Order: sequence, then C-alpha cells, then structure tokens
Amino acid sequence: MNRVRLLVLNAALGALDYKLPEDTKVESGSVVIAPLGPRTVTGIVWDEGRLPGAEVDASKLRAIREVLPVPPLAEPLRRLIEWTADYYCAHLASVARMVLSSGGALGGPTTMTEYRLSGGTPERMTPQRAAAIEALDGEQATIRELAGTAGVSEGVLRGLVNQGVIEPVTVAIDRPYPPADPDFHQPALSSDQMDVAKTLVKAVEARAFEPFLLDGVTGSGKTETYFEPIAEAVRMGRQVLVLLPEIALTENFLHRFEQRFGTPPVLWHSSLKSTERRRAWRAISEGTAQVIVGARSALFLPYAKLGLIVVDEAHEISFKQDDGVRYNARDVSVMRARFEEIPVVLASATPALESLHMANTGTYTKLELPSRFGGAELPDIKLVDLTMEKPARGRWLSKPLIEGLEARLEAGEQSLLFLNRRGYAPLTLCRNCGHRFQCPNCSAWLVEHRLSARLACHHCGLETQPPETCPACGEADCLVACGPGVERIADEVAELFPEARVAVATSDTLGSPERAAEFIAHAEAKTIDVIVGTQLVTKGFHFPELTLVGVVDADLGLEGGDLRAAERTYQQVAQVAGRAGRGAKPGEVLIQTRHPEAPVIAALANGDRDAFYDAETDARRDAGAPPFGRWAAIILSSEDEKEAREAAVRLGDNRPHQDDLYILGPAPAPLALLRNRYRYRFLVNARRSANLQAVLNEWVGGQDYPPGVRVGIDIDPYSFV
DNA sequence: ATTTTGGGCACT
DNA sequence: GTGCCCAAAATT
Repeated sequence: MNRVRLLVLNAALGALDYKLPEDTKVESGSVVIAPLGPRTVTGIVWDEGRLPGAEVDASKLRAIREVLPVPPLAEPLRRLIEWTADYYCAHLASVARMVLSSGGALGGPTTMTEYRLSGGTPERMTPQRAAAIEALDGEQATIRELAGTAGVSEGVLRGLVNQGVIEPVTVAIDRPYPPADPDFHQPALSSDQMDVAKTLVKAVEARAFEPFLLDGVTGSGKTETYFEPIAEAVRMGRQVLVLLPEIALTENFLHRFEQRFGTPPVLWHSSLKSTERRRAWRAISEGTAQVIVGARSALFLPYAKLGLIVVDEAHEISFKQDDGVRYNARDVSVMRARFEEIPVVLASATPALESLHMANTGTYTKLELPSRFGGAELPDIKLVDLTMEKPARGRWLSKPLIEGLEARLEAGEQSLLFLNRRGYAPLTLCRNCGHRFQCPNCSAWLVEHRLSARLACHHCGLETQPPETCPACGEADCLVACGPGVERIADEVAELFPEARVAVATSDTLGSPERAAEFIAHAEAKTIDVIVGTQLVTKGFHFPELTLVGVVDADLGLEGGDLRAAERTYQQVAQVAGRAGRGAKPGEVLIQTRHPEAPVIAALANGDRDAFYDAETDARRDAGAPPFGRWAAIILSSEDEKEAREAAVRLGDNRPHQDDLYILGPAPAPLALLRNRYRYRFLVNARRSANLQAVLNEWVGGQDYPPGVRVGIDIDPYSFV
C-alpha cells in the first residue's frame, strides 16, 4: 500500500499520514486535499523521513481525496520551508501557508468578465455617459476598474451595459503575461557599471549559488546595472525575482523596467486582487512569468525555474516581517538562492552592517559603484546645531534651513524636508487640565492628523474625531499640539513662504500606487516646490531639480533603546541626503541636530561612511550583537495584565543557564499595551557558539501557558515593539 | 483549527 | 433522564 506523509496547512497539527487511492500518482511537493474528521485539509506531500511524528497504524489511514492541478513544490522550496521554520522558530504549516497564499490559485474559476465599448450609442445621452464613453475608448477591464478610469460611478457603467453600449468579454484569468524583451533597449552604462554588470551576468550563466553585495552610492545607477543580469537570465529562459521594500512606490522602478525590457514586470504584493494574485501565482509556478517584482512575500512563491534574485535597498527594515512568521526577506533570499543554486544580489547604498561584514569577510562577493551616474556630485552635507540655532517656540526650522529653502524657491529648485513622524503632532493635550489623549488599546499617544481631521493611533489603527471639549475637564477648544509632525512642518513652510507649493509625502497621502504616481508626476513637472515627508521619501525617488534636503530632527531615531538605532539613523539620513543633487545641479543637505558630536551625526557630516561602520562594528562586537552574536526577543501577551505577567515570571524562573547565553527580562515590552494586549518581553543574547533555536524551543516550547496567553519568538528582531 | 466526547451540574 | 456548559481528546 502507498503511504504518504503530509505537511498540512494547519499550525496546530503535526504531520498526518494518508494512503493513496489506487489510480493516484503523487510525488514529493504535490499539493493535495485530504479528509480530516468531517472536514478537509490542504496538505503538501513531504519527503519521506523529514517530518517528525510517529507513524499511525495502517488501519487508521484514510485516502487522499484529490491531487490539485498545480506543479509540485520543487525540492529547493521544500528545503527552504524547512529552513525558515527551523531558523525562525515558526510552524512549518505557517511557512507553507505563505507559499500557497494564492487567492484561489489552487482551484476556482478560470475565467472572468471584463467590459469594453461596443461602438453603439445610448438611447439617452447624459454628461456622465458621454464622459465615460470618451474616457473608455480602447479600455478593457472590470466594471470597477473602468469606473475608476472614467471617473464615473459603477452605476453609470451598468446602465450602459444594459443598453449594450458596453459589452462583456469573457477572458481567461490565467492568460499569459507579455514577454520581456532582454534586448529591447540597451542603455549606455558607465565603465564601473559595465564591470559590475559583467560579473553578475557571468554569475547568472554559471547557475551556481553566489551571494553579492552591490554597494553603490545613491544615484550610482544600481538598477540599470542589475538589469543586465536580469536580461541574461531572461535570455536563458529562467525567472528572476526582484524584491523591493515598498511596493506602493515602485512607479519609478516600473517605468525604468519598461524602458529596458519593453514591458512591465509581473507584480506581486499583498494588495493584489484575488484574480491578479491567481494569475501571477500560476504563471510563476508554471514558469511563464519571467521577471517578478514583489514585496517580501514574493520570496516564498513556487518559482518553476528561478535563475536570479535581486534584493534592492537590501538594508530596508521593511524586509523584516513582524506578524505571522517573523522572517527577514533579505536573509531568507540568500538561503533560497543557496537551495536553488543561483546568484543573489543585495543592492544598497547603505548596507546593513551584517551584509557589509559578510562582504568584508569574503562570504559575499562585494561589488562597488563608487560614483554617481552621469558625473553628478554627491551632495554637500552640513550640520545645524539646534542648541546654537534655536527655532522659535512652536517652530522647528532653523535659520540656515529657512535661508536654504528661500534660496531654492528663488532659484526655482525643489527642496525636501525629512521628518520621520506622520501627522500634525505626536502628542495632543488639553491646555486647561493637561489631559493627554492616549489610545485606549495601546500604551501610545493619539496622533493628531489635521489633513484628515482625526486623532489616530499608529499602532492599532484606532481613529477618532478630535472632541470639541476636553473629555477630562470639559473645557472647549482647549487642544494643544505638542511636538512636530510632517503636517505641522508643512504648515510652517506655508506660513514662511505663502507662495510656495508644499506637498506632504507620507503613507497617509501616498497610500495607493495611483496617488504615489500622481505625486511623482507633480514633482517631476515641478508643480511642487517643497516636499515634506517621512521615511517614505528616503528611497527610490529621483527628482533632478531637487537640490536641498533638510533633515528636521536627526536625533529622533537615536532615542529609545533600539539596538539598531545608530545604524538606522545613519541609513535614513544618508538615503534622504542621497535625494539631493541627482541632476546637473549640485545638492546641499542640512542636518538639524542637538548632538553634532554624536558619532553617527559626525560621520554623516563628514561623509565618512567607513568611520561610522568601523565604530558601529566595534560597538556590536563589544555587545555581542549581530553579526558577532545573535539576539532573540520573546514576547508573552494576554488581555489580562496579571496573566501575562505571571506567565512571564514563570517562564523566567525556568530559564536555562548557559555560559554562551544571556537572558534579560521579563520586563514590560516597550509597548506594554498593544491592541488591548499586555505584553512582557525577554531579550536573549546568544554567542555564536550557542544553538539559539534549540535552546528556545526547549525552554519556551517546553512550558504550558494559560489559554489567553500568546507567546511569540522573534529571531534577529528589528523593531523592539 | 475544528469537531467530538464526556464529565459535572442544575433542573425536570 | 435531559440539557447545558466547558474542558479534554481526537483528527491521519
């Protein structure tokens, strides 16, 4: 009899054994449906002997119900699933779920209905109908999408459908993507770019694992450089995955890609509609999708013949997933490349210290682009000491920065002000009684957003209307804003320069790809003079007329006990500084700080990257921090404070004692209350010699917890939230 | 995770 | 005995 062992997509279940019906053929990686009690589960046929658990008696085995018509998951991907679960102390099922998260790609309908103009005219013409017919010439899409394009409501279009002016068209969901042409347009590369491109092309041809760190200054043309190995992989008939940190802001990237390859790449991100998701998933698993550009979740897709992985802006912390399986896509991409036996390129102007260390010790091959493309100069960086140049009370821009803005406005050039704080003010209080508006679900202040007239919690998403009167003392019109947010800085600029056109660029204002594209179009058309933005503006933008960057508060990221605060500050400021002077005109960067002598700030001012990395490397070595040691965070949470605390204390009492392991805690987590859950935290620091995962599994996994307590393990934590 | 089961308890 | 709630066991 034919017995198979399944990895079922259910974290609470172990491996389950089934038998195969006589006429059924499966191989390792086949995706199947199996009966479980009165229900069914989806499972993946796993390699023999690789899933733990005793074999159940043959008489208890039930038969697999169905083998799904998708290609079996290939061996490299199966090994990656195992590695990821093991390394991040996650359930195999949770990791496998990310692979199959395909929005019905495993079954379901194969066609959908789109609509287009039929050429007829309606019985009664109305302004909306005329506008729709005008706007939809040559368009074909779903009603919802057409309504968006035409700027009319769906009702208008449905009316036109009834009159036969718009006709339905049945299209196959799984229709193929247009092929990328690797020779569509060969751009001129500098000789530095050419050297790097040649090395990478060779690596793609070699079809062997090799990790690269592509270390190029901002504006050096990293993207065009790695387009060459992508083209080579496409010529060889292999697939390429490009991971980008913020998929909402890929407009610029997509434009450049299309210029190079004649067609846009296949996109993958969390807000894909289910039909798009299904189409992409199938094309990826069948190998017809050639170049896939995605957010971190694209890393776990079942590529049929992957030939290259590129991680752009590889230092970005958004590659770290902080809910569900807490993995770092940058690190997992290197593992995937190892299992797939292909090259992987980590590209950045400000590499993570871990990546740079790997390159300096020869584990990664280091490729450098030391100068900007087209002869543009790196910007001139100056510090503004806020203890000497104090802005007025309630103001945040210093005299030198204001003068800089004024000069740019007069010259018709653009400026960018960077402050990593959304909203108008980070804290709102009552002038009369001092009441501070706090989130009821989190230990965090509510942030005033004047553009949307809301008080919002940035942690749980709670939004309320600002009250007319103080809820504590009843005083009317008493709210005072404390501290600066981007909206407030924008107000300040508008007051100083009433004629200036100011745009706020945050996830609130550029949330969707459409609005981001609109913003970029405005900036490029120079209908914006001053951009005020959060970290969203630190990456990817290329505005040639932007010549001044002002960092409103460089010290912000250094506050709080974050283990990577210095590195993150360096990266953010260096990246945003890199937005200046990318065209013919030289750029200037003004960094406002109260600590000009701090090593990070001084390194930024001197443009001395090596000094910063050297100092940070020493600090990490002393602290036993990555890459010299490892950190893990353990968070216990419960809706009941006492229950969480007691579970944490009990876990603490059972802590292992080892020479190569230091366990701090339990202590209330930095956000002691988050989404209505009280949180306690341990920090574990492990020497390289310690088997961190094994110790954690035994210690944390070997204990019972009350039903209301959730336990999370975060390996290599970034956010200490 | 979801469903089934079985024990304890109040009520008929 | 029956219904109900909840915890524990089973699911391959």
